[in-house]
Amino acid sequence: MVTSEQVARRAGVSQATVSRVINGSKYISAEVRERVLAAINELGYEPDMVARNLVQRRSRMIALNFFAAEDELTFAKFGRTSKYFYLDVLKYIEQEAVSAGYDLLMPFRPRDKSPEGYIRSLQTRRVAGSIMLVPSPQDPRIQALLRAELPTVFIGSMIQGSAATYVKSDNIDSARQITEHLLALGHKRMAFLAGPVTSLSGMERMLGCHQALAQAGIALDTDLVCQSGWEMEESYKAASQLLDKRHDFTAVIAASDVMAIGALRALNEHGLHVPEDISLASFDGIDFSEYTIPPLTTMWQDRESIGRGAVQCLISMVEGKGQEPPSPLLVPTRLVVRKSTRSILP
Amino acid sequence: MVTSEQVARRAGVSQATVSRVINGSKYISAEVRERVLAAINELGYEPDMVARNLVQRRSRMIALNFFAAEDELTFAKFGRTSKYFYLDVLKYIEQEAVSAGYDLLMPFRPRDKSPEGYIRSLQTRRVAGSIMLVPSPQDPRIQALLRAELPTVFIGSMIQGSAATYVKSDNIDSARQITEHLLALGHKRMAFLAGPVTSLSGMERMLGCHQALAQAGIALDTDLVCQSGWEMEESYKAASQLLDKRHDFTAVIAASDVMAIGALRALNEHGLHVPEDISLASFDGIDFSEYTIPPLTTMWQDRESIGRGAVQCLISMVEGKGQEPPSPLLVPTRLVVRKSTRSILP
DNA sequence: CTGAAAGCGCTTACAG
DNA sequence: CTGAAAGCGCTTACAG
Repeated sequence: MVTSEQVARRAGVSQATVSRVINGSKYISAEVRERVLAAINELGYEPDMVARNLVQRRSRMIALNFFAAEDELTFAKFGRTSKYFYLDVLKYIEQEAVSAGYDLLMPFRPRDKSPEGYIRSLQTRRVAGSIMLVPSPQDPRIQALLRAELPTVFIGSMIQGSAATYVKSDNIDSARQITEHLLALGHKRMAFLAGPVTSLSGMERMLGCHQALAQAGIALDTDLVCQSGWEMEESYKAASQLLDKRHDFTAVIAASDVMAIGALRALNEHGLHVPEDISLASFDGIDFSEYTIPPLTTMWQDRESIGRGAVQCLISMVEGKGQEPPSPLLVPTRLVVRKSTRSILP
Repeated sequence: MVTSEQVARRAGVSQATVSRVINGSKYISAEVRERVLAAINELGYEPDMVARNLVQRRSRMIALNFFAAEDELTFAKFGRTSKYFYLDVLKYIEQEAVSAGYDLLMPFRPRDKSPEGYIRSLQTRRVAGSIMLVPSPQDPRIQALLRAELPTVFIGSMIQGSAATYVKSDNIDSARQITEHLLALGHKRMAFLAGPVTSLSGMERMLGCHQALAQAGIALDTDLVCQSGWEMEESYKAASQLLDKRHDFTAVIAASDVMAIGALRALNEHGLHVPEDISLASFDGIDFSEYTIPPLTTMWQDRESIGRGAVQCLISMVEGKGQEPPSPLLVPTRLVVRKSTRSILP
């Protein structure tokens, strides 16, 4: 590999000057810059990132993590149907990171399993900052991260610190909108396939539904609220159990599209047609939601704003050192009406 | 951050000795090792990866790439329905990499856009090797990669080199199996939703079907072979067009589950029921294939063997330097019979 | 505006 | 078995 020393020799300047040209220092005469640039091109020089990171004490890598339970890896999570939504977010994270000149690093198993060990493993890799996808708030690594003041953006979690902020969808408003949509279609008795109680977005969505119903003067029948995990299979089971007992409701709101797909199967097996017998609505707007039979009415989440926003927040913390972290980003959602909900007004 | 010098001072030894203990050299007395280990624990020392990479001239990072068209990023691809299958592969890649002590690096935009620039960007990051997911064979970066002899494993592509090998499913056998399954159920007139002609796995699957039919003495009706892209929407359109013209067949084989989901929607819109009117089978075995209505009969691909195999091949090249690259891995698939195919025998 | 020198935190021959 | 020294390829004060 070509080194800066070789470039320097060829251009007849010092290594320091090559470095200045590469890093766009303005204290360089046009003539010298020209010569150095020519040498760089002729030799096909590319600065060694590792050496640069060592001396600059910081790399241009952003660590990406997606943990809840310990020891879980990042991609292991994406394989799950319940995390399918985050792929799109990741896509925009990547785009934004790359165009800002940052790489993405997927973690690694630290030799030391303690929260501090995790932080150190990030530090020894000199990551510029990290983006955490829907961490559970009680994860001990979060506190360690905040304490170490490693710049971090949390997605889907409301955690802040002196070098940390968060980005998430406005779930409460989102749930209000979908409930109002159903109310407008004449639905009064609704069942809920809610996410786990430990989940922030699950609870926010439930809350939003609650608020919209309350405003319409309708009380929520707690018997019609089923707690379920985020996986397709879990919601399938939860919906099946509910349907075994009763189906005296005209609509179901599922906490995610994936959960709705599970519910759809359960409804089908109980001989119930959507939307003729029961309306079904959900959240996220993943690709598959358009290809179910019938296509799902859903609250679309703005992955692009979430993903790009997270990277922008992070970079502003990394590069604008010493300042306050940017304020949290609350991203609006959008109602997409398809075939799974219908009016039951006379 | 704690440095090896501090550890050395505390343990009353030289930096070199600390390094030897960390790297498990055997020329160390038990007594000294003990003292150094104690100092490491007391100080919470973790060696600086960047400094280590600089002197060792190689990092423990594996670059992951998933490119076809230029300028496409890795996650941008995963967001597509057609790539959903690879998430599971990635999950095992990650597991295997992490347990071998390697990190995963997602690329980056090289400043120099030429194929050589791409390689240099890998080299300046000191990546140990790279894993390429289904690259299109004509991508110029592939040749550059082979020329540079950067250890590489190609997944889903048959590319070999002095430091490169590949891992893929046995698609031809897979297609033979699914066709024989349909033949055994009495189906003789089958339609095919084939992948793009430019796709290796698409063509292999078509070929396998061809072979199985030929063996049964059945000629393939070229009018019943529809070329389509891998996306759900593309196969939906292709299937719709076919169905507009005719439906004098009893079964459809789609080149992937995602394509089958698109076809299912088209069949549904044409008032055709699966499997009563038409049987439907496909490839991959993604999670969603179990939740369509009806659940799909599919050729399940062994993501674990593919993912872990790829990493093992790569690491054996990286660490066992100078030897021949490991021979390619052809991974068998498995028929999973569900509700979308049925017997039409009298 | 430019160069000589020090230094980032390790590992690795080279001696002993 | 252990240490002193050199060096990995850059960047960054410090002079000039």
